[in-house]
This record gives sequence, structure tokens and C-alpha cells, in this order.
Amino acid sequence: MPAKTQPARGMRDFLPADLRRREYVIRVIKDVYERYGFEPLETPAVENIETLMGKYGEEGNQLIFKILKRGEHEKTGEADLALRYDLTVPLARVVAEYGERLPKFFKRYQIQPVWRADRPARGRYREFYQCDVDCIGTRSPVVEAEICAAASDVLRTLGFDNFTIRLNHRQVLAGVLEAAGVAADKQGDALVAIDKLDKIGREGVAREFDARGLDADAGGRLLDFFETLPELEHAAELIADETLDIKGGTRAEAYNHAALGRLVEFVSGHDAGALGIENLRAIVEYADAYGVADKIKIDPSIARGLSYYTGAIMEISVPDLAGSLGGGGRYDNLVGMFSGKEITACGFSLGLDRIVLVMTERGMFPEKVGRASADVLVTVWNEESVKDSLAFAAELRKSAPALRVGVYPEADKLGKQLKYASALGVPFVVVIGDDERARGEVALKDMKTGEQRTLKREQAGAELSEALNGAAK
RNA sequence: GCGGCCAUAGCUCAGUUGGUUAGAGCGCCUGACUGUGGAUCAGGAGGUCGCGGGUUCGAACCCCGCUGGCCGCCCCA
Repeated sequence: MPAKTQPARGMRDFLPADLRRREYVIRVIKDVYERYGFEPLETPAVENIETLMGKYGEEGNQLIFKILKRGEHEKTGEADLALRYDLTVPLARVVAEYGERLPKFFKRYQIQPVWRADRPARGRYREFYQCDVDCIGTRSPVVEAEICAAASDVLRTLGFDNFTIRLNHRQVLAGVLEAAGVAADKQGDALVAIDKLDKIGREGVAREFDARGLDADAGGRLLDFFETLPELEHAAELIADETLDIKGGTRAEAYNHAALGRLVEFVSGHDAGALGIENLRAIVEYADAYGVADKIKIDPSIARGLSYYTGAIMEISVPDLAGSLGGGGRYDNLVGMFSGKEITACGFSLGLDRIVLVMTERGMFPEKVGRASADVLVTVWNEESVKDSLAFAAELRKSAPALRVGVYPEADKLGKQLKYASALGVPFVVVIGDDERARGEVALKDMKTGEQRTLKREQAGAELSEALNGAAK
């Protein structure tokens, strides 16, 4: 029976063209994160299982890939290790482990794969890359604003313009639910249902409430609240139009202002909720100073699945993807679960795979990302001239270090070698036949135009560099 | 975890009510072209029809199971 050659379910091989796109995006993300003063970190793929269990909620525990104990314990089916589920919990472990040795404010980024034993779907895999930025050690809403700015900067640099950073707050959410009179043990259910409001409508959500055993009056109050939010958009538009000249305000800012006002009315009696609202207000103001307020939209309906969030939560969405491109929030208790000391933290994660998916579908990658493996291919005339071709390739690499030089790996008909270069999209081919060699020359062929000219062998590097720089412009 | 659809050449797909040797387009290889890719023409290779079982004189086609993929639910990056 032939061995199965497909990768394991939900896992992927990345062929060169895939990887070029992924690496391009990673490059942009790294550059932006570095420009905001974040430092790189990597942690092991595998964690002790106790490190991960209980950090992601009920659902999360089930989706952790567990690794059986080795040796004689293997039979028991007991697991002591697991593949990392996200990059936030490993970060919290690192912070607890290295404590004072880390800077007072630890700003790190981390781009690595994580694993979830989930069912694969569009844009969802069992192994996928997260690109995290986090700042440890301060409660200041400056961090929330900064990570929103960084994420926004990344997406803009990649060519996105129609994304929205939806912003909410766990405490505000709690306040809203309490104000509506939703029983404490039904709050999770209520959020799941509310999240679908724009999809299934008021009736649908009401049915969902009923199915989940939610009090009908409380549900009604919740729905009343959430249904007034879209109306604020219209109002915000009007306000923005009127005040644009005076304040330089935008529609998004006007909307956020209106949404905050509406929240204050609804949550007034709830202390933690009121503090949360003030926190959101500060985040929006700082984001404005960073120039990204127009991308932020306060959305009291987003909840996020991970259980460790304690304050602000955010999510980035684009119109053509059901899920989000990324998300994050504040988690002030997570490090404490490892160290016992309360250490505050806030971070954000971009989903590399989803970004690549949307960019591929929209054709957003620059042309250079799809370019060939080499800038020039040196052909091999015959068995006797193999060494000469190798020597010439070495000369080229030395005289033009930026040039990517390939050599056809065996003597073959010239037509085959040109066909190979053409198939790979290599833009230039060097031919060194007996005639050229005798004169100390090479023939340089431009594969795009078909033009070919002979030049002195030592001029080739300079010629090619110039030709390619011209083409890149 | 639940429901629906799907799996035939390297790729995209045809394949009649179950009936001889399973086809097309693109791609690939060879040649026309003994120092030149893409265009044209001629020829060629390539398939245990996802895997396993069953029904039948006979299965790519019907039935069951498995594996993998897609869509919706749930959840999520």
C-alpha cells in the first residue's frame, strides 16, 4: 500500500510561491513592530501541559494538542506535554520565569506557529502562525492605543484600507449584561447570541436566548440596547459633517463618542463598567493622538473566546472574511497565574494565514513577491565547459553581490536550458559557447525582449546589476 | 461535535439507464529547429477512477465503512 503523502489534516506544506508571500508579510510585520520598539522573542513549540490547561476556557482545553508520555507510560494515554495553543500564555510563563531580568516594561513581538485541534475550515488550520505584540508591566491605555496603531500600520503597509479595529471591554460587557438583568451564569450564552445580531436579526437572537434559557425580559433589554447602536451611525455621520471643519473630527470619532455616551447611560449604576467606559474613552483619545482613531470602532458586541482577558478587547475585521484578521486585549491576571504576583499586560495578535489568504484573493501582493528564484541563469555548454560556467557564476556573484545567480546543473541542449529559465521566470540568461569563450566574452540574453548581445566577461556583473535596477524601478 | 455536497491523468473537468480498450483542454516529453525559451504543426508518455468492503454475469457509476476536501452550524487567528 502506498504511503499517504498528504500532510496531516489541517496542516500544510508551503511551496516556494506560498512561502515567498508569507515571508513578505512577516517581513513587513517585523519591520513595523521593530519601529514601535518591540523586541523579538521565541519560545518552544512544546509546553508542559499544566502551563496551558485552564488558561483558555472550557472549549480551549479540548482544542489543545496533547503529547503522550514516552516510554512505558505511553500505554496509559497520559499526557504531560502539549503543543502551544497561542503565544500569549507562553509569554506569561516567560515573564513569570525571568521576572526582574526583563526590562521594566517588556515589549516583545513573537512570530511563530501555534496548534489547535480544531476542525479545519476556510482560513482555519490546525497549525497556523500568529504574529503577537505585547507590552508587559503597565496598566496604561497608551499600550492599547499603541498596539492598535502598530496593527493598523502593518495592515496599511500591506495595502489594506478597509479594515476596522473593533474595540470593547470585558468590564463594560459585564456592566451591560448586569444592567440588562442577565443572570451571572448566562452571560456567556447571552454574548454568543448577541454576536449574531447582524446575521440573524432580532427575532433570531431572541430565539437563541430562549434556547439558551435566558430570561426573556433581560434579553429584551439587551436587544433594545444593541439595536440602538446602528442608529448612532447615522447620527454620527451628521455630527461629523457639521463639525468636520471645526474639530477635524471624523465619522468614526463621532460614532465612538456617541457609543460611549450610550454606554454611560445604560451602564451608569455599575462601577466596574463605568471605569471600563472611561478606559475605552482614554484608548480612543490616545489612538487619536497616534493618528489611528478613524480605524477604531467601539463595538459592545464583541466578546472574544479566550477567558484570560480582563479589560479592553479588540478584533480586526475586513468585509470579505467571516472571521477576524487578528485580535487581542488586556490580561492583567495571566502572569499572576504563574508567578503569584499581579503583573499587568496587554497585547495583540495578527493571524498571518488569514492576512495571506485575503491578500492572495484580492491580488494585493507586489509583483516582486512572485519573482523567480534567480536573476540570471548561467547555461552549461557541454561536459567540458561545466567548470567554466561554475567559475563564471562565481565571478558574477563576486562582482554583483545583490545578483541571484543560478547555474543550469547539467550539460544539455541550449533550448532545454532556455526553456527551463523561461519556465522559472528567470529574466536573464548567460550563454558561454565555444565562440564566446575563445574571445573572453559571454552572450547575455534578455528573456523578456528576446534580445541578446555579447559583452566582455568582466562587464557582465555591472551590466546585469544595471539592467535589474532599471527593471525594479 | 452536527447537517449538506464532493473525490476520475501533473492541473481543470467530461464520462449516457451499470455494458468491450475510461476521454477532453491545459501542462509534460520527443521531433520539425545539428548555438536559443514563448508561437505553429506532428507524434508520445501518463490513470489499480481517494482507500477498503459489498451487490451484480459485469461497477468510475449502486450500497456500507474509512480517509481527505468544500459549504453551513458551533467556535476561532
